[in-house]
Parts: sequence; C-alpha cells; structure tokens
Amino acid sequence: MKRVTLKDVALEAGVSINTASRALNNKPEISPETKEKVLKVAQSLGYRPNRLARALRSNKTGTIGVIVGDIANPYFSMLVRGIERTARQFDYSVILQGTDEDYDREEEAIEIALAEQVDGILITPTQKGTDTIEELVASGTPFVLMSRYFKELDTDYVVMDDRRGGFLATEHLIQRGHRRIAILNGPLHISSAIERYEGYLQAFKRYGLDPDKALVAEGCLTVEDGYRAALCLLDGPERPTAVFAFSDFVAFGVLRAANELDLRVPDDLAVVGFDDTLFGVCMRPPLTTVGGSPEGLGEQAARLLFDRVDRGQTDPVKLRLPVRLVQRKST
Amino acid sequence: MKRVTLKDVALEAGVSINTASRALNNKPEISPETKEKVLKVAQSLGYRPNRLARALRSNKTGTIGVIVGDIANPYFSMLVRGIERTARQFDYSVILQGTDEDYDREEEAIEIALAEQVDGILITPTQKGTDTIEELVASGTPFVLMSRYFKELDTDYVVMDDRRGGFLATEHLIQRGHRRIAILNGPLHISSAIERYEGYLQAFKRYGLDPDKALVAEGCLTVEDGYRAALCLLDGPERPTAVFAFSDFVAFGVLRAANELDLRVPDDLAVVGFDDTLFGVCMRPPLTTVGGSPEGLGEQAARLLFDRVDRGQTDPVKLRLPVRLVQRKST
DNA sequence: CTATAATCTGACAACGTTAACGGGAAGGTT
DNA sequence: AACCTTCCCGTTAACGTTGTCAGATTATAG
Repeated sequence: MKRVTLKDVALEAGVSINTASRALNNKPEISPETKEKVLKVAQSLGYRPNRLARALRSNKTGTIGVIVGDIANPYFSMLVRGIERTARQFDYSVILQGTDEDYDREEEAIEIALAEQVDGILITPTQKGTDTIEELVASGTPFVLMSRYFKELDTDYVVMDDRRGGFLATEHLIQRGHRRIAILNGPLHISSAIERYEGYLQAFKRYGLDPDKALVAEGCLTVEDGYRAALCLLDGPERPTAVFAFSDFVAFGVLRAANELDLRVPDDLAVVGFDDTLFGVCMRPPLTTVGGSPEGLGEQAARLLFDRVDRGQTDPVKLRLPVRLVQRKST
Repeated sequence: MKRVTLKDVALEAGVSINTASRALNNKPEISPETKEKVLKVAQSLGYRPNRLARALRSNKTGTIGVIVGDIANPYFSMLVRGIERTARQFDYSVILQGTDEDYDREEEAIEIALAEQVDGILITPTQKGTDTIEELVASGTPFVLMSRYFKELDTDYVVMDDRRGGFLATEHLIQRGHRRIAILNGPLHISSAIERYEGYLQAFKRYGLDPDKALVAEGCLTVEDGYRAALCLLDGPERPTAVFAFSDFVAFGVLRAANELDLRVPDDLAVVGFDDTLFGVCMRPPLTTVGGSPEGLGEQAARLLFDRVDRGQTDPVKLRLPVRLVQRKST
C-alpha cells in the first residue's frame, strides 16, 4: 500500500522528476508527446500528488480555517454549509472550529489555524476583545470577518444589514399595534446586537414612541438563553406584548417559554426572529423573521477571502448584505 | 513577517538544528541546560513548528476528515460539534465536508480527504453503494462509520440502536391507542432506516396488529421531504392518526404540514421524531422523540478513531448506543 | 592513568514536491 | 560556418522538519 510518488511516475515514464512535475502541473515548457506519456503513466499508476510536500514547497496549503461561535446553532450551520460548498468549488478544504463564543477559545482557534498554515481564515469573532483579531492582522494571513465587525478595525468583513433588520422587525411590530416590545438581544459587545438595537430604537423614534428600558434584555445567544430570558420577562405583571429576538435560535427559546406559560402566539405575544433559518417555518405559529441568507453570506465571505488569497492586499472590502422582513404567523 | 524556523532558533541559541528539535520535542537525549536555553529562545522568538514539514517527515498530519450528509441538518451539526470538541482534546484538526447525501459527492469527498492525507476519517456513508467505503478500506486510512453501517462490510462503526428506537416509538404510539401509524422513513439503503422500520414492524407484531403498507413512505431526509410526504399522506381520506418520522428534521416538516392543514397535534395527529435535537422542545407541541445523543455519538466515534490511529489495526469495534423515548406533548 | 561506558551533540540524509538555472539539440539567420 | 533563438529537459537546491549515525565530551571503573 505504498504511496505512488512523482519519482515513481518519472521512472516509469523514463523522464526526470521535474519533467513529470511539469506535465502534471500544466507548465508550458514541455512537449505535448512527453506530457501525454507522463499523464498516461500517472493515470495508470494512480498517482496522487502529495499535498503536504506541495504545500511545504509552495507555501500554499489549499485549506482555510473557519471559526464560528457555535456549530450547533442553525445560523452557523448554514453559514458553514455555504462556505464549504464554495470552498469546494475553489478547490479549498475547510478546517472547522467552534469557539462556543469563548474568547480564550477563539484565541486558541486562531493559533491552531495559523499553525495549520491555512491560506486564509473566515471567522465570526466573539468580539470580547480585539487582541485575537489584531494577532490575526499581525500574522499576515488573509481573513474575513463574518456576521460581525469591529468599528475600530479596518478589516474585510461581510455582515448583514443589522440596523435595518432591527428597524424592520420593530417597525413591523409597531405597525401591528404593539407598544410594549421587548428585545432579547445578544451580548452588546457584538456588533450585530448593537446595530439591531439601534434599529429597534430608531423605529421607536420614527413612530414617536418611547421604548421601555425594562424590556431590554441582552446576552442571549442560545435557545436556552432565550427561554430563560423570556420566562423571566413574561413572568412580571407588566409583560410585553411582543418580543424581538436576536436570532431565530433565541426566538425558538421564546416560543418554548410561551408554550409553557400557555401564552398564545401571536395573540398574547408576538415574536419576531432573525436570520430566517430552516425551522422558522415549522414552528407553530410559523415564525416571522428577518431574512438574510446565511448560506449566501458564507458564500460571499468565502469568495472574498479567496480573492484576497489570490490577489493579495487591497483596500478592505466591507459588505453589508440586504435583509428583508419575512412575515409569517407569529406576529 | 517572516516565519521563525527551527534554524533561527538553533542559530540564536548557538546549537544545531537537531538539538533545537530535540529540546522542543521532549526527547531524552539532551541536557537540561541546553534544553532550557533552547526553549527560552524559542519562546522569545515566538517559534511555532511548521506542521507541514513535520507532517511530511513523520507521515502524520494531525488532521481527520469528517464527512457528513448535510451540514445544516441539526443532527449532523451536533454530531460535528461532538467530534470537533473531542478532536481538539486530542490535538487533531477537523476537515469538514458535506455530501448532501450524494454518492458521487461522497466519492469525491473521500478522495479529497485522502489527498489531504488525513490521519483518519469519520463518515456517515450515503450507503448508495459500497465502492466508496471499499476504496477507503483499500487506502489503509483508519476510518469509522457513524450513524450507519454496512452489514456486509466488517468495519468499525458507531450507530444508535435504531431497531430498538423504532420499536420504542411505535410501541409508544400503539399504547396510546393509535392503529393507523404512518412511518415517514429515510431511504431504505440506509441502515438506520431499515432498522427503524424493523423496529416499527416488530412493535406491530408484538401487539398483534397489522401495519398498513399504504402508510409507509420512504426517502425522507429533510424538512422539505417530511413536509411533502406528510402533505401527501394526510391529504387522503384514510389518513393516519400518528406519524413516526425518520428524524426530528423530518418531523419538523410533518409539524409544518399539520399546521397548514389545521390538524391539531396530538389530537388529530400524533408525531414522534428521532434524535432528540435541540429544537424538539421548542415545537408546539413539544416533540416526542427517540433520544440518543448525537454529540455523544460524535465523541465516541472520534475516540474510537483516535484509538485506531494510535494503536493500529485490531478487530473492528462495533458500537450500538442506547436510545430512550423522550416523551413530550406531541403524542 | 587508561579503558569503557554514558551522555550529549552535530552532520547528514530524507520526506515529496517545486523553482531556478543551465545545457543540448534543432532550426533559423547572417 | 558561426551565431543566436527557441524549445525541451535534467541537475541541483531548496521548503522545515525528524531520524540515523557517528563523533565528542565527560564520568566511571578498573
């Protein structure tokens, strides 16, 4: 079960190793006949180039590091799906890591990715600090931030239009007559949480209303977080009539809480999610949400990264993908 | 931004490259003083070993290939999550690929993984054929099948106790008084689908009942599949009173269909899923399901693989993880 | 004080590939 | 015929690491 190397091919074809290499790499300095001969031999011997050796020599591994907050979160799953599909098209492999939104883990993940000598990195930063990303900058490895960005750092990123999304969701609820609109937001060090909150406030302002600080919760990232926060928020006497959740993932937790508290959605409580993941439509009632396309975002980020890897440094590209309200039955 | 190599460290420390290597790899043949000196220099220079070179030399890449049916399916997401977490503990990196349950894509994925010279492979085979897996056997690269296995192939695998799961789900429905129990099964070339079906039949037999062939659908893998199949099945005059779905993913589609047809769950239609993914509890009503632990399965498979990688070939290990009925409100 | 063992270290080769360089042959031009 | 080009091809040297071996130094024993 020994591996077939270039040497074997060269020997068999009666040429030098280098010529064999040239034939297989479509280099111009080779006659058509020898090229064909080498290719035939390579084919018959079942030659597969050793990517390690190639990578060592050429300083290109053909892999990218993908670092996301939580692999089990459907938003990230779809993101990764889009990335993986795109990476395959470009002949790159994906090395996946999850951070569980932990800063130390993020640092470790970046170090591992750099140690693997990936050609580029796609990351949804935890945003609990900038050191990790600055390390990334210092490393010289191309990278693209996904879904979140740093105002203070001049890097490539692909995010959704979170402010507009927050506005659309809130406006929609206001137009439906809601006034006590809670927001179960993500942690406020995350840009998307900040901007969605800004959109939320903006909608209130636009309609001449005052938001109630007591209805603002932050730090929700998971189903569990959403569930707990909702239980807490819905327990009080002055409970909200509507909830804008940071993500579908969080909204699912809210729906669970509503279920358990026997609140009818949307009559007793309206709910809006974010991301338009696969399951919103399966909820009862189907979840109104703000849609971007996570897969599309992954694809765009990957394309941007590959462009960076090939073409080298240019001015940072900052993409803000459009969102729209996907109205279903939960509002 | 040039990379620090062993040579640099050696030069700075005034020793040979080899000695530096020994110091950093905890080899015994080195004096404590020089070792400390080298380590200090390495630290101060920020030396990071080049994994490519190491891999090339030692034939160990420290990576494993993970190939699953669909990255966006929460079952697989959780599986991958468990794998990634475990791999990190063992200092392995994960190269992820999705096949979308396509056989050609599976073949390609395996070839890519082998080309990347991964130390091992974790795969949920599409089971549309055995060529791909036989290629894997021939390659000599250790691998472990996850969630599905081939009766005719003597390989390592980690699966759930699908037959028992199918039995438990069906028995539960029978005990609740259901007789017209549909099964929205996965494709019958998949072992888990076959065995769940066997469990389904077994339960009918045990209770002296006859299943209705008209209530058996197969080929459902996604939310969409479940939705369509359910619409079709629930449209007829003699519709089932209960549905056993191949997975939570499929069950979500069923719930969606029930929603749209205005069927009350569980009164008009009882639904049981499989896998106990994160969202079952958020459904309305909360989904009764058969629980294994996808993350746990991933972890076990990874551990088994690493054991294989380290210790080499032994008798195939075949694990069948226990399942239990997680009863909620959908039945 | 010598022989021998034990300990540490460095030179060298190798892993499989690609890049740089140079040389030989063929053909065309003066 | 001498020269230059052009086109192929092979030799050599890397990439950064680890394993093998032999040599050097010191310690130990006789």
